[in-house]
Amino acid sequence: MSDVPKEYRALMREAVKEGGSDRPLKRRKRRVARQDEALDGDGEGEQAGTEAAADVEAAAVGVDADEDTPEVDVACNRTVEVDDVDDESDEDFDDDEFEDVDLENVQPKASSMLKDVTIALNKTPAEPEKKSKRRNVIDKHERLLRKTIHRNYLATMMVHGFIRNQWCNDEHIHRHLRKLIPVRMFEELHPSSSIKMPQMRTRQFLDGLRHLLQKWVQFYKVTSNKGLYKHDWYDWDETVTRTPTPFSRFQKCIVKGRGSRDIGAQGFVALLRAADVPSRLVFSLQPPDITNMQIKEHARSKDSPEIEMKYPVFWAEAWDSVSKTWYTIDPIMFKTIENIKTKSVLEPPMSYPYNQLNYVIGYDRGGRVRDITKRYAEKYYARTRKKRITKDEAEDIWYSGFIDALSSRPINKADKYEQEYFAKKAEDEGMPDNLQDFKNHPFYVLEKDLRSNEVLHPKESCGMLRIKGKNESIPVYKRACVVTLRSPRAWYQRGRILKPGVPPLKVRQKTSAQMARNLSFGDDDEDKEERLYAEFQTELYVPPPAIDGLIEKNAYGNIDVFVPSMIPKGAILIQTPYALEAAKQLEIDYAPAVVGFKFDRRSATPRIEGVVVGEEFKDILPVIQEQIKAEEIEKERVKLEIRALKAWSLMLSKLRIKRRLEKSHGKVDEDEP
DNA sequence: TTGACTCAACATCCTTTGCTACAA
DNA sequence: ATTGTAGCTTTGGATGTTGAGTCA
Repeated sequence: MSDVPKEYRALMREAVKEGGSDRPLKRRKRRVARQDEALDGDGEGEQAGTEAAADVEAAAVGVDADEDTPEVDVACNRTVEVDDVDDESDEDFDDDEFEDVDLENVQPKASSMLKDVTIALNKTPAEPEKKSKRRNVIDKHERLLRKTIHRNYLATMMVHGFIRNQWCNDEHIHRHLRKLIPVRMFEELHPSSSIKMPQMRTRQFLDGLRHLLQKWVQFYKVTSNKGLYKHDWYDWDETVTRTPTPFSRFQKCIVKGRGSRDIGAQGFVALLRAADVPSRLVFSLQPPDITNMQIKEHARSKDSPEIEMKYPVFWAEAWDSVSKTWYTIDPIMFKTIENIKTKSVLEPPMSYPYNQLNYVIGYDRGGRVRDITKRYAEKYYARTRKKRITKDEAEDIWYSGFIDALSSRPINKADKYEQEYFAKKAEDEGMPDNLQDFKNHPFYVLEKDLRSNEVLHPKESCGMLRIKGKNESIPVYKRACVVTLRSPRAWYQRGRILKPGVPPLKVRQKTSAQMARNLSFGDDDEDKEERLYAEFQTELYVPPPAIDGLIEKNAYGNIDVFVPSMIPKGAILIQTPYALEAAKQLEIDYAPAVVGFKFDRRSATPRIEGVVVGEEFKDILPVIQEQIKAEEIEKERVKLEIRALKAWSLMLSKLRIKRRLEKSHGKVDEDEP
């Protein structure tokens, strides 16, 4: 298990968690199982959790075994097994992968929802006008489920690509493919350093690539239309059973030059490697769209089993060390070589349903794995970014962690050049040309999209946007100029106070709730405005230091410790269960620490956790705590003993009464009335 | 075809120091 | 008795996000 990358384990853990504590599931069951739940508590839930855990563990063991096979030679076993683990991973001969796994979960729910909708729409003409628009959006649980499916898809497909990439390194395949490479072509691909002009060397390299591509186009015939493509959320086909592609079959396809599109692309990568050209296998993952929240039935699967694919999912990249450039080669669909500056022919339009370019992964010969979506997405920052699960920061950590775990070698020089390339491309992407794309754009903002607690400072526009369909232009600002504002109270909550005399950057009306609070406290209702300040207008709050163990308390006899910096100098915060008791017993000066608030009910209640005491008590307090704890335990024990004795006493007196009754009135048979 | 709007229905964020009744 | 605490009830209003639909 320890060999499993930790990101993978995190994934499993999450799966377990979701299985175990899965509120969604429980809630769905509720109507049926409510009484049960009430009766036997969370027993049901626990059981489900254990089952899920067992499943995941089994899966983990499987992967583990795979991971144990270290070398490429053994790769065949390994990969086949991983394919088996995916279970649905039909590979290139079929299409979709693990989606079937979740089918059972998704399908019923989806269809049941759908029924609701159709009833509302079809029943009577009166219906639509009654509730006008029923919202066609999935609920929270479905959203969570889709996220999990999406994440799992990414993980499985990344591993799939990883394995295929290793297969492309196979020496046996290379031996066969080398026969396709004449000496002249090999020389073109490795320009001699005697050529002085670097451009000439690059040109020669590109000629070599072109010839190699032609060779492959001649050699490899696509005999199967099957391949990976993007599915809709409801677009599953349960009936198809898939068999994994074993390495032997893969090998045969490439050596014979016949097979699916995807294997064709992989074969070309193998050819590049046979020719000793540094190259990547590139895989554009096609998970179902996580931003699609619609409730909708099978959009197309039944009607159109034969899908005409217009864009590749696998292709190749070759590294030219002279120009420090990755060249993109699509040997199957477009049969092109590209040096991508802003736009690639391989990126499908947003409206194309079967292929969306949101996650492009590159695998090089040495096993490095990189997310290279930025090269291929023309509007990466304006659009693609928002389609990716990584827009959520926590997910991004998982995602890059997963890639790092797959990637066996550290960053090299070529990666550095690529980083520069990405930075340049980000610049070249420039400003969006429409209002929508400015929403949540990482580099640019429009004034209308500012949050109510945000302000531009300094307010210097960096360009103008012409609004489409209107003869009007509005200023565009850099996202970097946006500052977040907070009330003095909110800053205090973060351990900061206003610098003296700073003016508010924004003044807004207090909400009616805030007003009501003011009135109920009898404050002046003149103060209807809330003044907001930026972080640079505040400074760190330094509480009065503790002198001789004396702690300064607030009006409630507590001390606010929202962040560690709010602990006074010369004092410490002790956050253990018996700290308060211990401080009381020691008869020293202490202050219960308010670390936050609870908003369970109408009013907020302080969350008091631990005490602040002078640091001279640092060592003595734990001793007292231990003592108190021991006393508590003893008290508990005594209580229990008393209860037991009482129970004994009760039973004994019952027995005595029974015996007396039997003595004076004879035995009673309790079964007879 | 595209995008700028508007609308409606939720989801999510921000809130930032009790009250009452009754048992012991 | 006076004190301690169980139990209450799961805020709510403003803002943000989503998809449908309309228009140019």
